[in-house]
Amino acid sequence: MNLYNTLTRKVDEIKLLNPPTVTVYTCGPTVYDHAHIGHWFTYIRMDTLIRTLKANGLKTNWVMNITDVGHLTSDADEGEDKLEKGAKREGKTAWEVAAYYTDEFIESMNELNILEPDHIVKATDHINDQVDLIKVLEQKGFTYVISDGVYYDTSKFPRYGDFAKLDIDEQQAGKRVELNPEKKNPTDFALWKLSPKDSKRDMEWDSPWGKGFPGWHIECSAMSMKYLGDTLDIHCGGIDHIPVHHTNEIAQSEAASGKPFANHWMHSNHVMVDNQKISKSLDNGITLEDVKAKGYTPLDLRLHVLESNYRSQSKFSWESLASAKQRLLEIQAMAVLRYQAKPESSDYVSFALSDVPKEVLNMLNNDLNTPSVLAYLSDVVTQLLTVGIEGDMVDHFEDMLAGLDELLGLKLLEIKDIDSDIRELVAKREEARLNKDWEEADKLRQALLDKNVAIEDKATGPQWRWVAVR
RNA sequence: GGCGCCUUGGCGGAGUGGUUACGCAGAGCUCUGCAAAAGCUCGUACACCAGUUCGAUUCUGGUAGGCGCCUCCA
Repeated sequence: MNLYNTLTRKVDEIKLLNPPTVTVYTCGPTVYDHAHIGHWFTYIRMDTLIRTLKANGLKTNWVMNITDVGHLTSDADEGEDKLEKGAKREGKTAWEVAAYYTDEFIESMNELNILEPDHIVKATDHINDQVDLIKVLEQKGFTYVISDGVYYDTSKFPRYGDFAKLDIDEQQAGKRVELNPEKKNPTDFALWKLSPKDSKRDMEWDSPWGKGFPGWHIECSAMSMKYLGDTLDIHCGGIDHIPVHHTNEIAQSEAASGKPFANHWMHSNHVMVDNQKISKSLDNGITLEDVKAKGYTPLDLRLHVLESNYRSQSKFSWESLASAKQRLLEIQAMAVLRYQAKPESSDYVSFALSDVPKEVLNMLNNDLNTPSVLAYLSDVVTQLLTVGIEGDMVDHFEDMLAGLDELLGLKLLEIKDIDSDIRELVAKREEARLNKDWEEADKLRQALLDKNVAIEDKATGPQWRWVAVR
């Protein structure tokens, strides 16, 4: 498959180190607050990547980290630890905060039908791995110690900043944030932060350098290399990670191993709300709970994400979410045709059912072109809703739905049939209609609508669909 | 100040050197007992100014506007 590679700045064919296995690492959440739709855009896109890789016959080994320690409120390694800050805010320990938001995150992943990563790894479970990696860097001369911790000396890594095309000398580091005067270079970052002498942290560990906690960047390098080896196939993350987090990961990992850290880098662009980025400081984060409270399902949001390309700066609005919901309802109306097979169809569709998932896969293989997938699907849906499904087509039709579900995660095959009561109402209405008892027929149609079922009278008989699918 | 990206019809959003993507919303029509979240049709979109070209929304240069990163952040 072809995928844009931040490393080369062009669409590359993905080359694997050990086919048919593909190793993927995704920078996961920092679990100190609710995830917002920006996170979900990113993780749904990662999920689409994984689904596409699997559909290509590859065996995925997917690692996602949970940052539950060490992520400071400033990437310049100043400020508070987010977990400790969250703990103060909520009157809990940092451990409790982390556990709460980790559980919530995983529950939301399930609701959004994001596949479960092969390994979900917590930073706090891998302190030793991180300490070991820092030791290696220390032995190789990439570190120095100052009063508040162990730092990586970026001047020792000549390629530092190449990945993000950073012109270090031109950066105005420190313009907006006070720099630690002990740091040798503005871009140097903490590998191990020492606990303050006058206070005890909820989370702290012993280390050769003293009691403290790991820097934010070291966890991804340590866990990635532990589970996936020195070099991995695809590293994913939000686009904001390019200049700092991923730049630092590369510096640490490649300095330690002497090998390329990742062959392919995929970055999800941001989603804008009211033409602005979602951020803590603007307090404009819409959560999955907010989405559900407005009457939308997690799958509505999922479809909305598929409507845009992961590389473009996308926009979120309630209006476009409503649009996505309508679009999904049409697709879902097609899916329940499998319960409504007819003796014969009035016409033919212009495609083979078995080709539909293949066609979708082709589009996904082209740099995850999900908008084109939906355009194509729209044609498929329209034709099938017009023509209907014949009895001997049901197996092929269900295979098609299964193929689409694997790729798009829309749970089309999980949509329930109407129960016997509703089926009876449908039959009664049709009977009344045939008897030209229009009043009764319309009454029954309304009764069905109250049960979220809409009826369309086709030449071949009534066809139902759900008007709200949970 | 430095670096990078973007600008498509009311909204979202693909794509292409010459031929209507697609969806939502809107308008008209059709089927229908009436309907339909059904079907069909429509709006004659590609920021602006130059250049290259037989021909540019698509390439090049510039202008304007927006956004992102260099704080937090997916």
